[in-house]
Amino acid sequence: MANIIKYPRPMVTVDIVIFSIQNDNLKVLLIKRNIQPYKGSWALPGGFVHIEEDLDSAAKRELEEETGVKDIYLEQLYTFGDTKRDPRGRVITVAYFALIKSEDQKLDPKTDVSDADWFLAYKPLKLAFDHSKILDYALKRLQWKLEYTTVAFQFLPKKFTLTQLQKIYEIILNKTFDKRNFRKKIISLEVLEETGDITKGVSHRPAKLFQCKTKIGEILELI
Amino acid sequence: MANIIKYPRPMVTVDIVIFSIQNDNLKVLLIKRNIQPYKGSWALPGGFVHIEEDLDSAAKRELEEETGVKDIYLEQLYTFGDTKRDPRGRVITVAYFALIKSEDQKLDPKTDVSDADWFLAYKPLKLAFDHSKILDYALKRLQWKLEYTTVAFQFLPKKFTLTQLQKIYEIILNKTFDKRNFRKKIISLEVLEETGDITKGVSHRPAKLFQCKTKIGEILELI
DNA sequence: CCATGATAGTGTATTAAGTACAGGAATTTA
DNA sequence: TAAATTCCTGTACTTAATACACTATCATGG
Repeated sequence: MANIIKYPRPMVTVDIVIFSIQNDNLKVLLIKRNIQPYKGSWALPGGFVHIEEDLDSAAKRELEEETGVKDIYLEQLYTFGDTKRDPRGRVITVAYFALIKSEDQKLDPKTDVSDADWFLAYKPLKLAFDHSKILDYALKRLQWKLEYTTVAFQFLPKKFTLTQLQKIYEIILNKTFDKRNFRKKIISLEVLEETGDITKGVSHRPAKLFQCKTKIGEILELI
Repeated sequence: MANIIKYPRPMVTVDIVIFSIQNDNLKVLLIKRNIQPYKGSWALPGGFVHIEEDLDSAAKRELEEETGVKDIYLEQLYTFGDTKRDPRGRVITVAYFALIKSEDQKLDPKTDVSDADWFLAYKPLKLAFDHSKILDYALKRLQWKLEYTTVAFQFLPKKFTLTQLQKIYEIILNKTFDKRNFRKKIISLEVLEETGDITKGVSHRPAKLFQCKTKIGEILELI
């Protein structure tokens, strides 16, 4: 390990794949670039890591800048560092993925880019840089997380019904589940508890509202 | 996204957690630092990412420089980027982990550092920088991989016995398995095939030699 | 050449988990 | 009070996981 100063340094960014469920669809937040390169293209929100800023902090900051939301589920996804991924030069990006609750949807991104919008995550899109690849990777990770962890709660408000939860699974994994088996499975995980509350103002039998037993995070971070 | 040139740039390194099984122990390859900081401390092998070099290539290059082995299992682990992780300044490191075959053990690292050696991976060690944290992370990932993928073959030569394979699992997961159930499970995965060969020169009943059916990699990369 | 030592190799019964499947209960509205 | 709507639950069947013990094959040494 020779003198470290002599190496030309790459630029480092964070990009964030922000998922949400809206109108029974999995959506991803994209921004429209108003500068070159890829001016006019849609891209993942993100930006440069400040020199005095931890990576996670950078991701949190960018997320809050782009969407106004904080204190949500955010995890590092993968680092993409091919030499030719950015025409401006060597840019290594640490990708994160974030899940935001349906109730936070309205919070329109207040960002300095020209436009921002939610897109169907499963509809193939031409994105700037290698962002399509990053999105694909995030979708795989999301599906995997859903099958092997309890990350789905992140999409829902504090209190939710089992039918709402099942819907999340069905949307993301793109298949249906038998209601009885789904409930049996979820209950057997012993991560939920009844709140005693029920849904109000529905013109049918009201549903029980559940909530997560434990602080979210511990079960999820392991892999 | 303002003018990119104005940002001070961090340094970017790759560090590699190289595991191997030796004498029925899980070992990790460490190098002894002969420059400041942490002069005299043991650390993970690694080095700076060249400006015209993909991340994966950098990891492969460092691995080959340190151990002489190539064409082995190598995967990105996690990116560690806390501001204070390196006293020399802002250094973001992309950690990889690699599994090398027992038969390649002898290949002593021919590196430009003062010393290199294999250490018991499960024995807590004080390492330079945040390398203990990286090692812990790699151990978790390795254990997880073993349970949910077929990565264990990476530690073994092309042809191997089921007992050898079981031993790998027992060493890494630190528990024993019932021989019959283990074999039943492995066979049911349908990833192995008999070679027709058997072990030679053993003073007991010879064992059948198996090999992986498919090119390694596809099953493993998904998560 | 036969007895010993050492590891290889195999099967069955039990338990737990996953899957398939249908009808009654609670509420609002007309 | 009947209709519409969604909530809620249990049982039989299949598949996977676990617990457990003996015979087979080879090299070696007397």
